[in-house]
Amino acid sequence: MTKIRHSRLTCNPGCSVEATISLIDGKWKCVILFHLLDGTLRFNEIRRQVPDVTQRMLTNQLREMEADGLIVRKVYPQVPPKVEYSLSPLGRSMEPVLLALKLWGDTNINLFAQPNSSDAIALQVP
Amino acid sequence: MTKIRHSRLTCNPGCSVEATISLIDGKWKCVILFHLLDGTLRFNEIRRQVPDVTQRMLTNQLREMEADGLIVRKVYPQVPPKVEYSLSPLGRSMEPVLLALKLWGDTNINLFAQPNSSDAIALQVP
DNA sequence: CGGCATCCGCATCGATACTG
DNA sequence: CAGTATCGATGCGGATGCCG
Repeated sequence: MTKIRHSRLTCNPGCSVEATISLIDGKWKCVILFHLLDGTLRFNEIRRQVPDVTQRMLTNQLREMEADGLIVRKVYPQVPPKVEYSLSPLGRSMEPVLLALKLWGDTNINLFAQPNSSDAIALQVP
Repeated sequence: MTKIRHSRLTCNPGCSVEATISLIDGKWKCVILFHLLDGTLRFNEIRRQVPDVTQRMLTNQLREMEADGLIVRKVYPQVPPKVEYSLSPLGRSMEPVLLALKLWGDTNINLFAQPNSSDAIALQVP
């Protein structure tokens, strides 16, 4: 998604599907959400978990999901700064969706992976 | 996709999630897939079901999903042309994912819809 | 540490016109 | 009917630098 951002929710069936997608599209959101399923993370912790995301994009995605009510951003007024991100109840309610996505990916990813799929299937949990 | 397009499947957990998302992101794909759950559709039938999609975008999204193996494009060599789109077995296997997305949307969409949610919840099936 | 501000290239997408 | 082709504007997203 990349970019619907609550455009117009008055579309036809698939509307709610589209609305849901709009919340988790954006290249990194679902990955971030997935990591947050395991618990609260700090900014740079997320960066380490998602190596290919730039700082700017990570900030953007986090802010959007915060605005969408999916995650909670807690700032500790101290030096050096400390900011923790965690799932809101709404974000936590996305767990079935994320798991459905992961399940599908796990069972079908080998159809796309060209490497000699011996270890390509091994999905490590951090 | 918005744009991952099978970039690199060697990322961390959420990898398969990301890969799955990359197949159905792109503003219209999930909506199209959702409509195709009900059966085969012709090009302009899809256009009518998804009013806001431009011809160009519809073609692009359909071509990408065809390349991803999610849908089947059947051309009837006749005049005027007739092209039918339907779900491949792989696309059909996305049904649980799509339903999970719709279920979440149906139960949470009212949190975002600002209209006096009396009829906003009514989801019509074409 | 966890940002924000700026510059800027480049992909995306809409609009329009044309075709088999 | 179901596209392809081309143009042009929008804005995403990377790189860099600065800040509290």
